[in-house]
Amino acid sequence: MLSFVEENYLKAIYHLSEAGKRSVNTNSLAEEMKTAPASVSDMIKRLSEKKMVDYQKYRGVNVSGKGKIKALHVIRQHRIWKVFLVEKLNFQWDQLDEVAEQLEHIKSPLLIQRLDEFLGFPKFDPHGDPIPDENGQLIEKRKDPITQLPVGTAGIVVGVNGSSASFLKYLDKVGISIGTRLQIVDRMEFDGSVDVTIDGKKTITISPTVAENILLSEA
Amino acid sequence: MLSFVEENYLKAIYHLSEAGKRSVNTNSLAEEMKTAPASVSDMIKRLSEKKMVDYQKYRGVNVSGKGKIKALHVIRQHRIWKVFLVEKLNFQWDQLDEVAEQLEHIKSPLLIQRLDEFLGFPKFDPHGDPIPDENGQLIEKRKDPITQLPVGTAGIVVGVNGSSASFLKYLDKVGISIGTRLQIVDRMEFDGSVDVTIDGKKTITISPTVAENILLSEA
DNA sequence: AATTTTTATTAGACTAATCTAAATACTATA
DNA sequence: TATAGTATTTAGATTAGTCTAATAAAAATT
Ligand SMILES: [Mn+2]
Ligand SMILES: [Mn+2]
Ligand SMILES: [Mn+2]
Ligand SMILES: [Mn+2]
Repeated sequence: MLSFVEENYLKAIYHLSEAGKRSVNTNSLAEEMKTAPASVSDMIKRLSEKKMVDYQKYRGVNVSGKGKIKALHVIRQHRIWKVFLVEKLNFQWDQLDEVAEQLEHIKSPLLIQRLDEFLGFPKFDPHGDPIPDENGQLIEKRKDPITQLPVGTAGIVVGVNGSSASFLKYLDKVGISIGTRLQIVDRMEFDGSVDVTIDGKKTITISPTVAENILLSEA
Repeated sequence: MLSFVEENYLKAIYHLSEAGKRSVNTNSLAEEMKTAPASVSDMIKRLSEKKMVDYQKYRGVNVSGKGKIKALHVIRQHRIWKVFLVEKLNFQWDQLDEVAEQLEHIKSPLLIQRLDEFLGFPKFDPHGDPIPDENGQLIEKRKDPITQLPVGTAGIVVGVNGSSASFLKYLDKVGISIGTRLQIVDRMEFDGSVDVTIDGKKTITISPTVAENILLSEA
């Protein structure tokens, strides 16, 4: 059984390696975990002994087969808890992570199974990220920033880049959240501002920066 | 901030001291915590330095003012989570504690406040134990085993003694759970068996042992 | 190709939480 | 009230996870 700390490292390695595609160097992991590089070296050695990561000194680290499954398991729990916090307890987006970081480590297969059921087997979390199934399978869905879609396109908001409190507050104010349907009705040539219709009702103009950070998925 | 382990010790001291009424000796605490007495001595010293317990060597330990509030805070979270597990996720009574022991340590005042609200501000947990409020205030309610109540009495099931799986299964089968209304309609002199009416509907006979372990509170 | 800079690992120390074994204090009983 | 027995504390070790400082390897620059 892995400790909370080991689970957090494994998750960080998984994310930094972009789902296992490339290996992760010690310093970036140290930055991510907010620890000293020396601590990372120690921990990698331990995870390596437990066959959770593939590691060669000075060559970087990556999740092993076992480690990837474990990481996806933690990610699954993290995202399911987020759905719960938003859907049932009305949490704001910026209050989610602190709590989900703790809840993701609760050890009880029954708990997460029942919670998943209680929430109606959600496929995406409130940030639009896909929830792995019990076996670690991910349904990947195309997510494009509004800036990269042509005028006329309609889609569902499935995520946002970044999570600054002020940005999220702005989205709340104009009535955009995960699940909102947006249609791109115009794009201004001179600065890239975009007119979008929200849920078929009102139309607003968003700045290019905002457009760049809202992710749509084919409706 | 206290660690999980410190919180568990504090809760155990609170319980074993019967809410702070008498001091607790090292061995009983060691038994409760399933650790060596030496480990208990170490931990007590630490909690004492943090002013969470009152302690004099060889004289036993008890919760301090601060410690009692902290213990009640953890107990509050434990019991609120139990309500959630039973009411929302349909957990069985015997599956509760393992998970609630973990969930009670999640650090987020907002989480427990919202959860409490989501559950409709419950006053008792599924075992019939009262839930302390945010300030650690407890509403104590008389709980009497059926054996000690006269024929004619009606009341709500607010708890059970013990929690053997087979006993709980029996209660499920006959349709008795927390919140069920029972009326005592007869008591057999020769063996103490009791006839009770369940929720005003059917009447069944329960053995003296069962009667002894079901706790009623004035309706 | 040699040198400098960056990155990563080891050395050694610290705290929390645990253990076993040894020492000490309290309690009960003769 | 001395002694035996029990309860409790201390001594000393261990493991997880962390740190700083020192060393070593790899990469980048001259
Ligand atoms: Mn976490
Ligand atoms: Mn010690
Ligand atoms: Mn606990
Ligand atoms: Mn080391």
